[in-house]
Amino acid sequence: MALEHAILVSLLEKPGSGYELARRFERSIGYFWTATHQQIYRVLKRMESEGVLAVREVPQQGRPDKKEYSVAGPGRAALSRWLHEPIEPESLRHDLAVKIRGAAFDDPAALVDEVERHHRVHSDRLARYLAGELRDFTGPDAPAPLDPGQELQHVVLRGGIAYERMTIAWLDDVLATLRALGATTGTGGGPQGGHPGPSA
Amino acid sequence: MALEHAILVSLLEKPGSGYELARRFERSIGYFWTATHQQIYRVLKRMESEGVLAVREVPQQGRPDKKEYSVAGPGRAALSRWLHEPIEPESLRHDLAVKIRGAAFDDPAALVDEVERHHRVHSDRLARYLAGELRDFTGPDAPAPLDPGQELQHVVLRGGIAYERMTIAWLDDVLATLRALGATTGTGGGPQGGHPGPSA
DNA sequence: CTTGTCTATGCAACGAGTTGCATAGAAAGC
DNA sequence: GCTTTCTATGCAACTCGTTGCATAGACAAG
Repeated sequence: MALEHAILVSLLEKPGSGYELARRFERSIGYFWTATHQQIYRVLKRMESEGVLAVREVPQQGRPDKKEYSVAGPGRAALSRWLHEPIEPESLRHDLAVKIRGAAFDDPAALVDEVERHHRVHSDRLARYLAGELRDFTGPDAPAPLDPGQELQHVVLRGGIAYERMTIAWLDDVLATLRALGATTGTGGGPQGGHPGPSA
Repeated sequence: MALEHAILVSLLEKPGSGYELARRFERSIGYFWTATHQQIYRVLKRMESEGVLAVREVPQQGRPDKKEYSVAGPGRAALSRWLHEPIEPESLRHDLAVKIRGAAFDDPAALVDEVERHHRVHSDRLARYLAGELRDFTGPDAPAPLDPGQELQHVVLRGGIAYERMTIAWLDDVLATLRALGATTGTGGGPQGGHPGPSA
C-alpha cells in the first residue's frame, strides 16, 4: 500500500490534520496520487495505533478542533525501509481507451464530444501545473537556490506536466482519427448520427 | 466498473474463455487495462448470470475443456449505454513519484538503481509496442486498408507508445536530477552512503 | 519417474477504495 | 430567518482488486 507512504512523505514535508492532508491530495500530492478523506482518516487512525504517527490535539477558534499528525521515529524508519524496496512499475488503467476500442461496435462520431471534454480537463490541469511551477520553482518569487526537497518536488511536477502534454497530444490524435472515420461513414453496427464536428 | 466493459469490448473483438481473456489482458488489452484471472472469472460469472454474456462449453483434446463466452444482446446494449455516458478523466497513481519525493528524507542516490530498473521496464514495453505496431498496423504484413476497428486499436496503441516514450524521457530527467543532488552531497537527514553512480 | 510448465477453472480471505450518510459550530449571502 | 459553504471528523456498507491456495490432465525435460 502506497497511500500509507504518500501520507508519510506528505507529513514529513509538513505535519497536518486529516482534513489538511485531504486538501493536499487534491493539489500538489494529487499530481500523482488521489485519496478521499475517508481513506485518509481510516489510515491515519491505523498508523497512529501502530505508533508510526504522533497526534496532537490542536484547539482552534471559530472552527472545530483538529488533530495534527506528525511522523514518529518508527514512521521514518518504515518510510526508509520502503524506499529501499523495489516496487512494481505502474500499469495503466485507462477507461477512455476502452471506450475508444468499444466505439468500433457503436458510433465512433458519438465519442467526439466526450474526447473533447477530456481534452479540456487535461488542458486545465496542464495550466494549473504550469502556474504552480512558475509560483514555486521557476518564477521570480521562487527561492533562488532550491533545496534537495524542492528539486525533487520539481522533477515530480515536471513529470505531471509531461504527462498532461502527452495526453493532450494523444487526444488530438484520437479526435483526428474519430473524425476521419466519421468522414468515410460509420460502420460498426450502431446508429448513425450526423454530427457536425465542433470547432477544434 | 470498467473491467466489465473492457471484457465486453474484448469479447466483441473475439469470443473466448476466461483464460484467454486473462492472456489478452497481459497483451493487447493490457496496454491500457490490467486484471488477474480471478477477477476475470468472477466478473464473467456475474455477467453470465445477468444475461449479458452467453457461454458455450467447448470440449478440447489434450487440454481441459473451456467455456467460451460471447456477448449477448443485452451485453451489446449495456456497452452502448456506457459508451454514451460521460466518464471521469483519469488521475494518476504513481508510486515511484511518491518515492522520489520521499527520497528528500533519505538518501536520494540510493534511488538511482530503482529508477534505472523502471527505465529498463518501460524501454522493453516500448519495444514490444513498436513491434506490435509494425506487425499489426504499419508493417508490410499488415492489412492494407485498415477497417475502423483496426484504426481505433491503432490509435490506442499509439497512446501506449506515447506514454512509454514520455515516461522514459521523464525517468532520464529524474536520473539527472538525482545524480546532480548526489554530486552536491546528500542532505535530507537520512543515512549517507557513498554510492558510485552506475554507468548510465 | 519426478519435477516443472501450460491450459483451464475456481474458492476463501483479505485489503484497498468508493459512496452515502451523520454531526456540528462558524461565517456568509439572500 | 434560511440556506449554503467551509472546517473537521467519523461510521457503515459496499464494490473492487489482490494473494494464496487447490484441482487436474497433458506434455516436456532432466
